[in-house]
Parts: sequence; structure tokens; C-alpha cells
Amino acid sequence: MAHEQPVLTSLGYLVLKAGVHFHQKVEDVLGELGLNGRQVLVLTFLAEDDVLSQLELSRRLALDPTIVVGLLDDLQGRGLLERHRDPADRRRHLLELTDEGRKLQAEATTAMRRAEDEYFEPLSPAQREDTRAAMLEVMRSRLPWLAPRPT
Amino acid sequence: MAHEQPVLTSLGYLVLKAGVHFHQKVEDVLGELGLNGRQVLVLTFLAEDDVLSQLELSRRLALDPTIVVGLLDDLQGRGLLERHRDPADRRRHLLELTDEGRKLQAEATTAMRRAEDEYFEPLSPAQREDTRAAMLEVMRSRLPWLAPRPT
DNA sequence: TATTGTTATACTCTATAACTATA
DNA sequence: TATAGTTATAGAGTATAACAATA
Repeated sequence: MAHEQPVLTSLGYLVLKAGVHFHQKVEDVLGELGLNGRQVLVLTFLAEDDVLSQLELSRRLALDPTIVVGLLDDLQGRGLLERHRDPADRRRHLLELTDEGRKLQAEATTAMRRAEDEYFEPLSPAQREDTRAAMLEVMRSRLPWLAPRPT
Repeated sequence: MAHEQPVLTSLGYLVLKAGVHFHQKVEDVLGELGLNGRQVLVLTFLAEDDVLSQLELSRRLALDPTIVVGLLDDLQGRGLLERHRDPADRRRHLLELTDEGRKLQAEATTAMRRAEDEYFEPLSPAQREDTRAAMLEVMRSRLPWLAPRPT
């Protein structure tokens, strides 16, 4: 009963479900590299921005700074990044990828692209690009780093 | 550096992020009705299929049966659904919405539609429908209940 | 002997508060 | 006095194993 406009096939629910589902696939793929999605996100932000403080990183990740500590401890322990005191403000830790971190980030990117190609295989290249443009439009005002860089 | 094809604006990452983000919005909206997304999903499956056993429901939710127990205890405690022994197999509990459960499910649906309209407001109606069709295509083989009903 | 539903326990993740060192 | 980073503790959520009733 009540099938006027089924919720389970609405745009919102499909996007929500695809997001969760694809997220799981990404976690699986990255697991083979000994990483999880959150760790790769850290590496990726640092690869794109070169240097960030922990607080800046926390905001990008939309994650509490107390959680970022352990996250960084682990990545630093594996030699993927380094913490340097900011000489201009000695309370701050400036984060920087090591060469190994940069290399692993690149590998993770490749793995994620492969996962993405597989996941969206049912769509034509044109459909993928249209869908990507639509999602970019939706997220533009909602993901801070998509806005033009304030530098 | 390394900006050839930024991961952060890839189709996969945008869908993943939009999914998580919209999920949060849905949880917020449903919270005002005293429900969470998982609970509404239970009500919705029951509203669309009329009668399910706990194990069937577990599979639909992709959730461990041990978790479903507490979920149902709560919904039943609020008078939104009832458990009846299956006369044909007395191990099974057949789940059925009460009138109140059906009413609340309808309210939740309305609230979610409103949230969806707001969330995808940056897209034209045509873009929304194209995107919906694309996501439906992607998820068709991945969401069991989208396949043609076996019944 | 296998299956449905249930309970209990241990583990993971996260939110909160409190602490240090610097400003 | 306020801020960046850190640590400790408690709570929520989950996975696992074990159990009762029924097939």
C-alpha cells in the first residue's frame, strides 16, 4: 500500500544509500593498503595543501581535534607525515607529508579511482560527467574546500 | 601539487560525501519526530510489504539480527508495530505496523521529502530526475528490494 | 541437527572535560 | 585570559558467542 512516490527510490535515499555503499567499498579497497578512508583523507588534504596545522585539518575533516591527535600519531608512527612546531606560534603543529606519505597517497588515489570506475560502471561516460556536475553543484556551498581558495 | 584529477571532486567522493551529509540532515529532521533513520526504514519496509519476519527484515536492513531485536523492542514499546507468532512456523515473529505506526511512517515520509527538496534545491527538476535515474541504475543490482518483486 | 529469535559480554568509537604549553 | 594540542574517562553502538524454543 501507499506507493504514490516510494521513498526507497527517491533521489535523496538513493544518494544516501549509494554514498554509504560506495564508502564501504572504498574502505575495503584502502584496507589492502593498510589504510582507512579517514587516514587517506588526511594524506590527501596534506598532498593538496602542502602544510596545515592540526586545527585547520580538524576543520577540514569536520572532526574533533581530540580525535585528530590519535589519527596523526598513527600516521606519523608509520613515517607518512611529520609534525613541526610553527616557529611563528610555538603552540601550533605544522603537518607535512614525508616522501613515503606522498607515495602512499598516490597509490591510494589510484586504488580509489579504480574502485570508482567499477562502482559507476553501469553509467555511460556522459552520464557520469552529468551526475558529477550535478553533485558538485549540490555540494559547492556545503564543502568548504570546494569554494575558491582564500589562501 | 598533484592536481591532475583531484580526488575531492571526483564523482565517487562527491556521492560519498553528499550521502553522508544528507544522511545527517535526515537524522536531524526525523529527530523532531522522535525517530532516527533506521527506525523509519523499519517502518517503511513494513508499510510497503505489510508483513515481514525479523530475519527478512534483518536482511533488508543489512543489519545483524541481534541488533534488530532492540530496535523492534523500542518501536513495539511505543505501539508502532506488533509481533505475532507465525502459526505456520512458531519460531518466526511476523511484524506488522499498527495504525499509529502507519501514521507516523507517513509523517516521516513527508518530512524526508521536504528535506530532500531543500537539499537538492540547487538542481533543476530535469537535473534531479536525470540524477535520480542514474543513481537508480547504479543501485539496481545492489539493493535487493529494487529488483522485481519475487512474490 | 538446523533455524529464529534472544541475551550477555567484550570491543571500538566518540564526546566531554580537564590539563600543558604557549600566546 | 584565550588558544593549540594532548590525555583520560565515560557512554553509545556493535560484533561475537552462547542460549531457548521450535522445526
